[in-house]
Formats: sequence, C-alpha cells, structure tokens
Amino acid sequence: MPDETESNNWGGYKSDVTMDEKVMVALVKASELFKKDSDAIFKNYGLTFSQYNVLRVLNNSSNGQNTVSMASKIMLVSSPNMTGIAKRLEKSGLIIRKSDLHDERVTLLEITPKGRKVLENIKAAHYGNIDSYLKSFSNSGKARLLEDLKRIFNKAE
Amino acid sequence: MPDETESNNWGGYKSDVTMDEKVMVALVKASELFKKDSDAIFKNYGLTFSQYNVLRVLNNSSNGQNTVSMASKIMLVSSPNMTGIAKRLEKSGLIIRKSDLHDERVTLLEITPKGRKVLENIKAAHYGNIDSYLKSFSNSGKARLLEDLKRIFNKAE
DNA sequence: TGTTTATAGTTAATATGTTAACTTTTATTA
DNA sequence: TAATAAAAGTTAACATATTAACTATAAACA
Repeated sequence: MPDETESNNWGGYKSDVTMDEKVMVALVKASELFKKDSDAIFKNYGLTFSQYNVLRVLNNSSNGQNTVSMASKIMLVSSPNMTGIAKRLEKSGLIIRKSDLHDERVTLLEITPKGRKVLENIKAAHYGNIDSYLKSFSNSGKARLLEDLKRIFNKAE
Repeated sequence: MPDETESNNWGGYKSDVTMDEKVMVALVKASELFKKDSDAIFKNYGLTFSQYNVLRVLNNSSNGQNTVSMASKIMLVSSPNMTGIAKRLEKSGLIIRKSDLHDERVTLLEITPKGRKVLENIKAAHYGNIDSYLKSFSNSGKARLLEDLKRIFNKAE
C-alpha cells in the first residue's frame, strides 16, 4: 500500500521507503533513542528502563506492593519477562518477593525503602531527559501528538 | 518538570504520570506494539524484525551487498548486535558473509536470491500491517506526525 | 466429593540489544 | 621505517524480550 516513494543515497544504499513506512520507522527510531537515553540515565543509579518502570508501578501501588500479574498487565510485559526483572531487582535489594498467604499461586512484589530512595534520586534526571525531547513542543502540540500516538496504539478506525 | 498530574486506578495502582511522560510512554508503547505485530508477521517467513531490516538494507544496496559497519549505521544498530543478526541470517541461507579483498578488516554482507524471494513474499503482509496503523490518518496528518516524530528524534530546539 | 479447568508463576530455549575487552588490519606520524 | 593510533569486527557477559512447556494452587462443575 505504498502511497509515495522517494530515494536517498547512503554508502551505496538506496532507500525505497514509502511515506507510511517512514512514519512507522520514525516512530520506532524515536522510541528507541528515548529508551537508550533513559537507560543511560538509569544506569547511573544501577537500574534499567524496565526495572525503573517496575519500581514506579510498585511505588504507586497500595502498600508499595502488587502481584506479578498486575505489574505485567500495567507494563504490557510478559510474565516470564517480569519474573526475570523482579529477580534482578530483588538481588539489588530494591524490591522483595513473597508469596501471598491468601493464594499461594501469587507472588507479591514489594518496593523497599532503598527502592523508594532510588526512585526519588532519579526523578530530576528522568524528567530532565523527557523535557529534552519535548521542549520544542507547545502544550497543544503535545496534546495533539499524544492523540496521534494513541490513535496508532489503538489502530483506530 | 511535570506540567500536569492526573490519577487513575488499576488494581490498587495509582498513576501519577505527567503530560510529558504520557507522551513519551505513548510513543514507546505504540512503537513496541508495532514491533510485536511486525515480528508476528515476519515469523511466518522465518524472520525477525531486525533480520527483515537487514535484508531490506542489503536488497537496496548496490550488488545486494554492504559492510557490517554501513548496515549498522543505517539501521542504528551496534556492530556486536549486527554480527549476531548476520550470523543467524547466514545460517538461514538468506545472506552470505565474506571478507573484502581490498580491506581484510571488512566483512561484506550479501543478500542471496533466496533472501530476495523472502522479501518479495513478505511485502504485501508488511504494508498491510503498516496500513492497519495509519489508515485513519489523512496524508497531511501523516506528514504532520512524521515531522513531530523527527522533531523528537532530533531533539530539536 | 472428585475430576477437570483455569490461573499464577517459573523454567528453558532463543533472539535482540547493551558495553567492555580483544584481535586483526590499515593509516598516521615521528 | 618503526611505533602508534584508528578502524572493523568478533567475542563475552549480561539484561531484556519472546514462546513453549511445566508446576502448583485454586476454582468450577458434574
């Protein structure tokens, strides 16, 4: 379904990317650049992008705890993946894992005081990084972009 | 640098995400959904998202070949990563790897006829998938979105 | 009640991605 | 020219992500 074609040169490489494809490639590239920058910041605090997001979820959950399932759903991450991330966070002492007394199938994840402290320390650098990507956008520009991104995510009609 | 705060409930989880953060989270989520969908399609042809992109680069390079370095730069992928992807593509018979006679440091990657055939076979499903994300956008809407995404990628002033 | 089904999570195998350390070859330059 | 630096890849170690297969527990139902 190409609706436009354009050519560029780059070391013997000729792009034949359609307009639609350019949009999606730009989307993926922007996302991955942001994730890399974020990872670089989080690394200073001994965290990765995913580990940070788990801490955020737990920090905003009642009693600082939630189940593996809920955390997976909120973060759109698979449970095997969450298992690995949680184990590494536990090894770092930023969360603890314990089984739910009411349902022994359930594993509860709970953020530790050390984990909360790391989140607090990371906050300024994190928001600064986000701002570096969006500083050229007006508030309405951000709102419009957010709507566009949601439309893509929802594959709206 | 939060400029807005809002709250939601989701299984004892309260979001405290700012407007700026929402935009970046939406960006990452949209990108990852698209990558997952793409991977699901490519899987039917024995490829992954990254492998497909390497094939695309080689297919559009003169003589169907390019260096590991150039492919890495075009795809914004690290060289160790490219090494692994190329080895797996070679094992599948979709590319060959050979050293450059003029500079023995260089490894040339070359797409095989089988590789070109896979690309051809995959095309319709790939563009169909892209279209499923963008069908609700007008041409000017796509152009505007592309500009926004480039601005993010370039962290424009 | 006892069998079946569903849920929650983990393990295993594999692909992708990172950085750091290394080898080999080519370029620089003193 | 000999020593040094730069460039191109690869290897190794690790985090993240996937799917498939598995265990254990709880719920459904017959």
